[in-house]
Amino acid sequence: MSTTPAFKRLPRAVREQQMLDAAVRVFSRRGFHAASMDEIADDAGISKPMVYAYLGAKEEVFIACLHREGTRLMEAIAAVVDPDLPPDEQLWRGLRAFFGFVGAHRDGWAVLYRQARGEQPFAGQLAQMRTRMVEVVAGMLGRATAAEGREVPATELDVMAYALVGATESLADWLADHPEADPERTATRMMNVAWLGAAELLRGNTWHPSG
Amino acid sequence: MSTTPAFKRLPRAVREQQMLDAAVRVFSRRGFHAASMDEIADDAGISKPMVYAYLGAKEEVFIACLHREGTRLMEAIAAVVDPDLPPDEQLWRGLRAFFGFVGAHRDGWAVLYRQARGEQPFAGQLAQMRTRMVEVVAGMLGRATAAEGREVPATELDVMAYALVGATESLADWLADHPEADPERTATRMMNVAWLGAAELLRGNTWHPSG
Amino acid sequence: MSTTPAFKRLPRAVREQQMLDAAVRVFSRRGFHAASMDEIADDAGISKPMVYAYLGAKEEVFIACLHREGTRLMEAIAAVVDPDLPPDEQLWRGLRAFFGFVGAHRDGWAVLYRQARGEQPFAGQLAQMRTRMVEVVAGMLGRATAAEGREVPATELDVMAYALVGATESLADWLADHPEADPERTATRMMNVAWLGAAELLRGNTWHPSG
Amino acid sequence: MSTTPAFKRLPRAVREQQMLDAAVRVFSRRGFHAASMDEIADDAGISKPMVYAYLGAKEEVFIACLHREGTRLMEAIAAVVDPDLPPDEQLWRGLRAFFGFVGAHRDGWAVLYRQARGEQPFAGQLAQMRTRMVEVVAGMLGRATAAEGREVPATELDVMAYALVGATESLADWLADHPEADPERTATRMMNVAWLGAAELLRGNTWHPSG
DNA sequence: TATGAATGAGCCTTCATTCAT
DNA sequence: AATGAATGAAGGCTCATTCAT
Repeated sequence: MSTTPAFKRLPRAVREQQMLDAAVRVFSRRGFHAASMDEIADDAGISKPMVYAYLGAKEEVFIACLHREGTRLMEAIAAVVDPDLPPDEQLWRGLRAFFGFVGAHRDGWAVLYRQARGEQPFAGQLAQMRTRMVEVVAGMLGRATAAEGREVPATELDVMAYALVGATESLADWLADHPEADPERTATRMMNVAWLGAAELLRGNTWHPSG
Repeated sequence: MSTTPAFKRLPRAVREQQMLDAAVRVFSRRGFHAASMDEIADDAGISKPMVYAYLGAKEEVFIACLHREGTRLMEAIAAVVDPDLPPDEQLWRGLRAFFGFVGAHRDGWAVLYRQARGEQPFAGQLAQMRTRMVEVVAGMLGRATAAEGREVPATELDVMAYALVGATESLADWLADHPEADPERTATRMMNVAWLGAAELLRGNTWHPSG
Repeated sequence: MSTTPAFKRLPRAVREQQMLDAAVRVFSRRGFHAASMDEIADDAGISKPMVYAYLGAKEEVFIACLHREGTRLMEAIAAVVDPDLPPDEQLWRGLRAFFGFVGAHRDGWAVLYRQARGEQPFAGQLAQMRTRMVEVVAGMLGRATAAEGREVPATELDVMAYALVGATESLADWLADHPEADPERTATRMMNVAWLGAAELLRGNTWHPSG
Repeated sequence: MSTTPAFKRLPRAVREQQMLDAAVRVFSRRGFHAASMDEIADDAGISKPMVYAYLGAKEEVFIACLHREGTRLMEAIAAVVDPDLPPDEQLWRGLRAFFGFVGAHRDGWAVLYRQARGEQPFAGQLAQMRTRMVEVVAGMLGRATAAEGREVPATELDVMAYALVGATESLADWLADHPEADPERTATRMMNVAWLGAAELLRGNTWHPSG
């Protein structure tokens, strides 16, 4: 009556996090379809009905994973970006945070994100997350142009942001596939491509952090 | 009576193409997992065993789709890119061909490609196709720097190409999701981002085809 | 209301035996290939996934049947054979137990065994079971010769045992195919062939239980 | 018009034998169920419809194989057994011919026979073949007892013959599984078991060919 | 709260078999 | 005579999901 078998009857919030941890691991390891609810439950050390009770159906579990990891990523970025800084500094800090996060969670967000792209059930969720990122980037670009006294149509900014986000995702994939690669260097490369463009780079110019 | 000949007992080569057409449609419509061999066979107007006889198992069918569509895309690009042109002209032509193709085959390439990214069994195929593209882009960038008398490490060129390909794929996705969007304009936007970079764009400068 | 309790949600051990019972019936009725997992599940009164959950794939189910029935047979024999008895008595008791078992389980062991002989996937299992029987018989023969002060190479004993086991199996088949036949008489016949040989039998001599 | 492409338009009888050769090979290699009509046709170097035209459905093909190989075996035995010889000599010659044949056609009769035992569709065919063998053996035993002025009920002779045939089949299996074993020695062992019985053998007596 | 037991539904895959040429 | 093309039918297996305890 006092040996307290470890990890029993934990509060709901804790259990949910444990399940999500397990789900992220399994989805990353197997992919959405190959992952089974059985394996997730096993990995979490509880029974399947508990997963359903706490997180719902499989798609919902995946969305919850995506949401949690995406939020963490956004928070990591938001923590370092200051709207008052010059745009290149903002971009640089954002990219560094982004690649740092992806590099530190190689089994997390980037892999889930990659899964989600292919599956229609997640199109909505995905679009929403991407929109959040695009908005951040587009907002930054918008403020930068406004500061120069110019104005660019929102659509143009969006498309541009879209391309930047795409390039970044692509390098995140690359980073996830190259365990030996350095997140910081990857961020620098991305920054060069994004900020200077191919023309400048080919001319031999590169971008450097001002600090 | 004369234009549309008999429907049955066609030679293998013809049936194979019909099957691939159907498979591309169904995979695009449903996604790889939700697609069923039954639906593919139905859509092709033949019975399931024929699909297995000619194209093999489901994964092989998908790979065959990927291969055919990927080859068509590469050919469309190769047909317009001339290594003797200036690099920006090469890039521009390539992008225009790329987005033109994706716009014209909205149900084909973009969706297949998007599917393939998430599924581990296709990682190899995908990597191979992407490598082909990256090599093309990196090769072009390499010739351009060489023409300027400079030299850039191959790795740097690869990563840069990777980012460009990623941005392009991202916009291709965007294009596939926006039926009203114009491929040509999308190509222009991508060209601006890629060639000039954010800094120039924010300064109000844009790139224009020389012709 | 009391003898036959609820029919659903039985503990695993019980359900497993029910499934094995059904599987033995179905395999005997149809043969390994013609038997379907559906029919086994139906016959057991549960759904197919339960069969997979508890017993595994079709081959595994068959092996489990073989194992259970084979073990029961060996136990039936072991229960009546006493190594201290004279060899003919041992052989006689063993044969009687054997044919008694086969006669009482006409849908069981003999049929499974017959199935197993033809199918390559079961060669291993089969060989193992036959080895157990051959060892028992060869061991008995070995002790008998040793008791007479003689010694016979192990290989010779094995081949002899092999022939005896083969003859016995053959008569077991015959018994399984002749529902009207008497197991006890069959055992006697086998005993005569095995112990006396054709020469003695043709001379009109027969073997009789000493008791 | 004169290069006569090898092996075309052969007379039916020849083609049939080629098909049966192929069928025996494939059935032996794969077993009845795992063998496919495709593989048989391929192995015979002709198209599948020809197999159906000449030999009929799969079961019929197997039966034809069984029949041809069984007949060859019976002929090999009949060629050396002379009803006027003493019974042990007859048995010995028969066994020697039997094991010689099985040893020389390790992929032929014994394997087919083993397949056939498990499958119900062949029960009739099988019974018929076994009956032919049992009749031969029982007939021999009958003549032998008659020569001694004794009479044994037909059923008894049949069962005895059944046991002998079973033992022989069992050793044929053993021989088919032991490529290094010598058919002649196997025949001798079988002869000892069958003719002398265990009692004599354990006493150290053995049977030897009279010649 | 927590779980072992149970299932409906569906998909991939494979053949034996037959037409139409 | 000979074959490439085509299919009906069926079976193994898996999994997300839910009761009943």
